[in-house]
Amino acid sequence: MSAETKGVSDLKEKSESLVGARLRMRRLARRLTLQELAEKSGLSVGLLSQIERGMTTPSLRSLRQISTALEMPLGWLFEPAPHPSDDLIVRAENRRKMDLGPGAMVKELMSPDSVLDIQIIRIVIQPGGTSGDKPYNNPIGAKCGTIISGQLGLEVSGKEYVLKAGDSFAFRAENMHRFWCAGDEPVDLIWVVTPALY
Amino acid sequence: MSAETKGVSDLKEKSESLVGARLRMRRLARRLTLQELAEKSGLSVGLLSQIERGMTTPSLRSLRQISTALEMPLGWLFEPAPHPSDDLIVRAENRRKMDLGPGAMVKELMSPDSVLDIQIIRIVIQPGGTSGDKPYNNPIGAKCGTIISGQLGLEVSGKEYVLKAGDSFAFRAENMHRFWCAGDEPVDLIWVVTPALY
DNA sequence: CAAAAATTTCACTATTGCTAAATTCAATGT
DNA sequence: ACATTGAATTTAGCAATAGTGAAATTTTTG
Repeated sequence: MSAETKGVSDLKEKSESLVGARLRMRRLARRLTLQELAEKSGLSVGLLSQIERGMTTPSLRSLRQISTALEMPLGWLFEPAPHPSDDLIVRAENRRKMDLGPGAMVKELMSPDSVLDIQIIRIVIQPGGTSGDKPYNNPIGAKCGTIISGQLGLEVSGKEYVLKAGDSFAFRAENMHRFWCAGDEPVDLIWVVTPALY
Repeated sequence: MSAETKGVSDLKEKSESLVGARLRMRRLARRLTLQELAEKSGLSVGLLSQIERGMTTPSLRSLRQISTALEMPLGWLFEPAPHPSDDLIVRAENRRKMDLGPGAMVKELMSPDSVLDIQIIRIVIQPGGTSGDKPYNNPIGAKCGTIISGQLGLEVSGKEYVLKAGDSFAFRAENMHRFWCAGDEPVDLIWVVTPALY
């Protein structure tokens, strides 16, 4: 319990200094001085300095003012820290076949396990195959993809589309959606999700 | 100015109540009472109630405690609200050619503008073409892709890989990376980034 | 090197996050 | 219908610190 508490505490501290460091990175990327950011955000120079160096923790109100001034979504501040990449390649013959929900659809996971932010999947749907009769969604994130061959039917928020080879799509995952093979030959597509779902 | 200030103020208030509402949603989804969450998070029942109803704004410290207790990444609280999708399809003939940095590379944007979380790009690199001699990175996010034809050279965090048709990759964008055509014929690939960069 | 610009430090106060207890509300059992 | 229990909300108040503005220090520029 005590060791566990200690671990959590360490984690917190790292996360906090990351927010400040990211804010500074973003500010410097935009070539702003603290004074300029202070003017844009309506906060004081001293506070911004202290926040960036992790000396104080900004309220959400202040944080919003800063991220608005930096033209940056607030969520970017809370992304996981970068770590060295390994096992980032999946060879064609090493793809993992995924559990098949509806029949007439083959899904292969093309992503390594080590990356949690994005995932790439190869899907082949036989004629008549579909993700299901009912649209579904995911709580957060986004999806996109492109058609390699064949025709895909796609429904998003009640609107239906037919896509052919070379067409592409992107939508937020909260929107209700479903998809199916829209031709009389199999459709082969690349389907990408963020964050990783599988 | 006055009307503009007012608009910003309204936006802030909406965002704040969204955080609380999302926390409640998440808590109910996990079938926790306020008391149980209080115990898990080490915060008081009264505070949690007030946060969920937007009566008070939690410090980042408290917010971290709550999100840890709810087993939820902090960033989820700051996602944009879902909105109806429109213009989510890009037809093959409507792709936009992108500004070409290095020579011998063609990039086409396959994503609609309306989705900011993910972006899909078709890249064709002629033999000898490269993203540049120096690895680069992006402050946040992730990238993935797959090879349609040809061979791609990819360097991530100092490690080099050669990928052929059907192979795929994924890595966090903070890692230094560069890529090039690794064969004597053009390489054709799908490149996906989250969040959107272009 | 001097001056200007940028950042950090400092002392202090206004603000409110947060608590514990009281109250209210909702559900259940007799 | 009433009593009890559990869950959520409200209340009063204080300890902590977010945030300020000015001074000091550091860095950059010419």
